[in-house]
Parts: sequence; C-alpha cells; structure tokens
Amino acid sequence: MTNIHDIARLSGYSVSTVSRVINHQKYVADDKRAKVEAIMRELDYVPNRLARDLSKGQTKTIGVVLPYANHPYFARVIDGIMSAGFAAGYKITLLPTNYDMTVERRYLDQLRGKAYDALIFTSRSSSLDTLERYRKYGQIVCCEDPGDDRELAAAFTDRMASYVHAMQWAKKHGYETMGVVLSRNNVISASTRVTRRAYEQVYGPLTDDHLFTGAVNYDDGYHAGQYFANLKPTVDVIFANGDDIGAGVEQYFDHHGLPAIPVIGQENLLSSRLLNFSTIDHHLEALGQAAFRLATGKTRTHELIKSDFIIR
Amino acid sequence: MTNIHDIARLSGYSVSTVSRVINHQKYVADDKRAKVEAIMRELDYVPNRLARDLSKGQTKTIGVVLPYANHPYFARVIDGIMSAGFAAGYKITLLPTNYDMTVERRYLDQLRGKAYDALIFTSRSSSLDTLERYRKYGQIVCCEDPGDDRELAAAFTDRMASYVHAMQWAKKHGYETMGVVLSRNNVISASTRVTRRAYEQVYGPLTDDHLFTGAVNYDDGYHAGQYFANLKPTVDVIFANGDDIGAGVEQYFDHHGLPAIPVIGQENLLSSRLLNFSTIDHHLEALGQAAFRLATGKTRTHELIKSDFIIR
DNA sequence: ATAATTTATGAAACCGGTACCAGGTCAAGT
DNA sequence: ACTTGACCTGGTACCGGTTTCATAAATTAT
Repeated sequence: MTNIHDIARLSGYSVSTVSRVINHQKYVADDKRAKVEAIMRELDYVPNRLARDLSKGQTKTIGVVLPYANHPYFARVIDGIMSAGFAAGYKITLLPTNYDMTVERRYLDQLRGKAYDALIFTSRSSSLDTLERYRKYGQIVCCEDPGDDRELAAAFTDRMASYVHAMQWAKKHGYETMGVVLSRNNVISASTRVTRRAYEQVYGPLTDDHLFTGAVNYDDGYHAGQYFANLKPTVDVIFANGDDIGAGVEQYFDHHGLPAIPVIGQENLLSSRLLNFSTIDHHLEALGQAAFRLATGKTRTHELIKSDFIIR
Repeated sequence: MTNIHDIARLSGYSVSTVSRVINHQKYVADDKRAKVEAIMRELDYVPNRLARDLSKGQTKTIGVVLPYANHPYFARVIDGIMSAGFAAGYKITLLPTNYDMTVERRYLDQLRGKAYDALIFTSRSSSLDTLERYRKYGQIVCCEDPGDDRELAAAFTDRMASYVHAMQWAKKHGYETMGVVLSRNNVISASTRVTRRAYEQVYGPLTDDHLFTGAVNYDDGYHAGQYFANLKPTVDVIFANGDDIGAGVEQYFDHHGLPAIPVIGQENLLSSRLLNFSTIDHHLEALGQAAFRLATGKTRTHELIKSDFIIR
C-alpha cells in the first residue's frame, strides 16, 4: 500500500506539502503541486480514510439505529436519511437492534468510541435519559417528540393531530365504535402511546376488547382480523398501526365472506392503495431527511413533519 | 477525551499492559488487570474505534452498493446482509449510486482507501472488468453470475432456471402468448438479460411489441397495463419484473373493467399475495446472507440461491 | 531603505491505538 | 545446579494521515 510518505519521498518534497496538495490548500507552488499530483496519479495513490478520520477526529458517518430493516416504516425513513446523507457526502451505517437494549447500549458506546459523528434513533428501547447521557459524545437524534427540556435533537411527525383528525373523521362518518391494532409494546413506541391518547380524546377510554396488540406485519393483521371478526359486539372500523397490518385485517374479512370492514391504515403503502382503504401518510422520507439534517447541523433542535390523511 | 495513555499513566502501568487488558489477552497479572479495569470504568473509557481500525488495517465494515433503498428488492437483500453482518459483528454501510457510474467509482476508491473491508454490489453500472480491477484492494461481491473466470465473488439466484420453469408452466397452462415488463435497461441488469434468454427458449424471439421496458414500481406497471390492454392481438399472460409492477398491470385491467389478466410476478411481495397472482420467490434475504459470507471470506467462490415458483 | 505581510516549505508532534521485541521472574525438567 | 520454557511487563516503532510552528524568501507598505 503506497502512503503519503512514499509520495513525499518520490517527489522529493515533505509530507506536509503532499498533504496540502491532497487537500487543495493554499501555499503550494504550482510546479510542485503539479509534480506531486503526477506522482500520486502514477502510483495510483488514494489517501487512507481511517488515518484521515482519526487525525481529524471526524468520520463523516452517521449511525442509524433501528430494530430491523425489513419493515416498510424503517425502509422509508432510511431512504430519506440516505438521500440527504448522500447529498452531503456522509456515509450511513445501519445498526439493527431487534429491540435489544444491550445492543442499543453497544451502539451508544461506539458513538463514544468515535465510530460515528452522530446517531439517529428511528426507534428505541432505552430511556430518553440514557440517550441524553450520551449526548456529550456526539449528536443524538430521536424520531419522536422528547419534550421541550431535553438535550436531544428530534424529528417527528404530528401523530397526535393526525390521529385525532382521522378518528374524528371516522366518528363523523358514522363509525361509532373503533377497534385498534397496535404493534407490540415498545415497538415504534411513540405511536402506541399516542394512539391511546387520541382514541381517548375521540372515542373515550380504550377498553381491552377493542385493542389488539402485537401486530407488525400482514400476518399479524390477519390474526387481528380474526379477533375482531369474532368480537361481539362488532366494531365499525379498524384503526391499524400500518397499512400492511390493515391489509391483513381487511383480507381476513374478505377471505371469510364477511362484509367488508372499513380500515384506516398508516404510511400510505402500496397495500392500502391496492385494497383501497384510507391511510395516514406520515411522509417518512421527509422525516428521515430532517433527522439527517439535525444529525449533522446545528439547526433547530426539533422538527415537526406534517402528515396527510388520505381518504379512500 | 481520555485515551489509552491516560489509563496507562493513572494506573502506573504501560500502554502495552492496558492494551492487553482491553483485548482480553493472556499474560497480565490478575491484580494489575483488575486495577486497570477499575480505572477504565472510573474514567468511563472506551477505546477509539478509528485508532484501532487504523492500526489493524481492518474496519469490520462492509459497504453495500445499491441504486436506491426504497425498493423492495434491495430492501430484502439489505435485510439479509444486515442480519448476517450483525451476527458477525460487522457494520453495514449503505452506498447509494442512483446508477451513476462516477459514484460507483468513488465507492471503489473508498475501498482502496481502506474505508471498507469489502464491497457488495447488489447492482452495478460499471463493467465487471472495472470491478475486477479493484479486486486487489479488498473483497468484491456481486449479485449476479459473473462467469467462471472472474476474480470476483458472487452470490446469485438461479434466474435462468426459474424463469424458464415459470414460462414453461405458463405455456403448458394454455397461455400461448406472453407479454414481458422489464425495468429500464441496466437496472438489475442481469434480470433483464436473463429474461430475454428464457423467453426465447420457451416462447421464441421476444418481439418489441411484447415488451414494455422502463418499469420499476407500481405506477410504471400501471402504464404497462395500459399498453398491453390496448395491444392487438392481446397477450394471454404478463411476466413482470417484480410483484409491485405486476400489481400495477393487474389493477389497470381491473380499474377499467377488463377481464382479469394473469400475471407472473417476482419476489413474493405482499402485493402478489394481496392480488393473488403467481410469483417467483428469489429468497433475497438468503442472497444477502450469502453475499455477506462471501464478503468476509477470502474465497473467490460463487454461491447459487435456489428460487421457488409460487403458483396462485 | 526598512518594516510588515504574504507566500512557501519542512520538521516534528499528534490522533489513539496495536504489536513486535527485549528483558526479567519463577517453577518444572534433567 | 543448570537449562528450559511459560508467564509478565515495558519500550517503542508502527498505522497514515493532519496540524502547529519555525524559518525563509518574495512582496507590499511606509
């Protein structure tokens, strides 16, 4: 591996000069610059990223903490982070946790070890206090509303407003009872908590029989459909924590010859388009982009992304 | 930032000893080890990743080159790579190209600059010759069959076999003419080339009017549906380069009151399940896992992933 | 003509670790 | 008693860059 010292030796100049050439700095005579560049080209030299990063104490890398990648919610957020990161010349490293707090902690320690310039928590199991404690080792962005007096940057959607909006629409539309399908506790946790609060505001206390938890994908939604199909008295509409889940609910009813059940999904995925049910689009790419900006910038610490309720 | 020298000074031992403690090596007296560990804990010390990586000449990071992340094909491959990488203690960095060769070249240069231990090309615009030229700077894995005499590792699906199998099934099933929907040229390029070859083998030469190109998502598929709906004479079945595309085709017919058109999709996504059409499952997670294994091994091997044809 | 800048260059410290090597202790083997 | 080898420990040269600082020549200002 040829390094900067080789270039210096072969060109007859010092490493300092070579370094200046590499970084396009001032104060290098034109002829020397040309000669150094020629030799670098000739030897096919590329500076070592690690050495540079170590020296500068900066990696131009952002770590993205997420439970798993094979979920459309995270896929869309990642997409936003990546496109913004690419434009800014940053590398994006994916850090799966599978909701294991120990693993999250390991990533936080890696932040301390300067492996990343910043961390984006698209979801978390650790407490906000824990995250905050690591704030001094690098920027930390979370994707939920952490409250005003936190030292954490945050990008989040207006969940409460959009949920209330959608539920009020449902109620006004004549759906007097609503069933709710949520993910397992702590998964996209903010959404779980907010859904309950919105429900209470519009429909009153959320009783256990109107709630099905533990759903993350289509199959889970299918089970939820089975649950609500057998529930007496029946509910008029289902509020699902994701379109794919909603699709599962809807198809259970369909496959069993039951009258179609109205569903409100989330994320405006292809599944809600195919089955033609209403959904809330949280504009997750925009969320990801905002999260990236917060991770790198010194911008405003909180950013709110507006959702759209898509009626079908 | 406290570093290894601080720990050495405060403990009264040398950096060598501290390093040994950090790396759990033999030949450290128990009492000294305990003392060093105590001081590390007290000072909240975490070794610097960059320094370690630079010293070892190894990053434990794999770069994954892909056009964009918001596509189910890549999402599934990434998922496989990530789960395997996580288990092996590797970091996965996503490298979007948007099919720009210049960008691909930049990533290859980063490999030269030791930013990654290996690169996985889930898709490429550069030639295999180019990739091969960078082989000496690190392992390079591509996700297509590169042929036998390449210096490249490769994980790929048995496209040819499964395409022929699916098309033969279609023909035997009474579908005498077949329309084909492909992505734009060079996108998942291998699939494009192989589809043509399989088609020729089963249905004979692929004429222009039976081919719709430039489709990557549902909306494109919808347009393809429009094209084939207006084609005279009509085709009996559509072979689509992805379930979401197939779903678009199917729904165009549906929305316009036309008789349902049989579709064969790919990847076994939720969309083909929802609309209940046949599909080829390439087991992309397995593909990703294989790609990761090859990326970390020094081998030049090829790995073939078998597909399943799911008849619905 | 002299003082004050600006431009150019290299030496060396530094970033924070790893690893090789030399030197020393101590118990077992012959 | 004398070698042998396993067990500890520290010194120091790396890994490959960046950056500060000292020095000197060339301009420009006074």
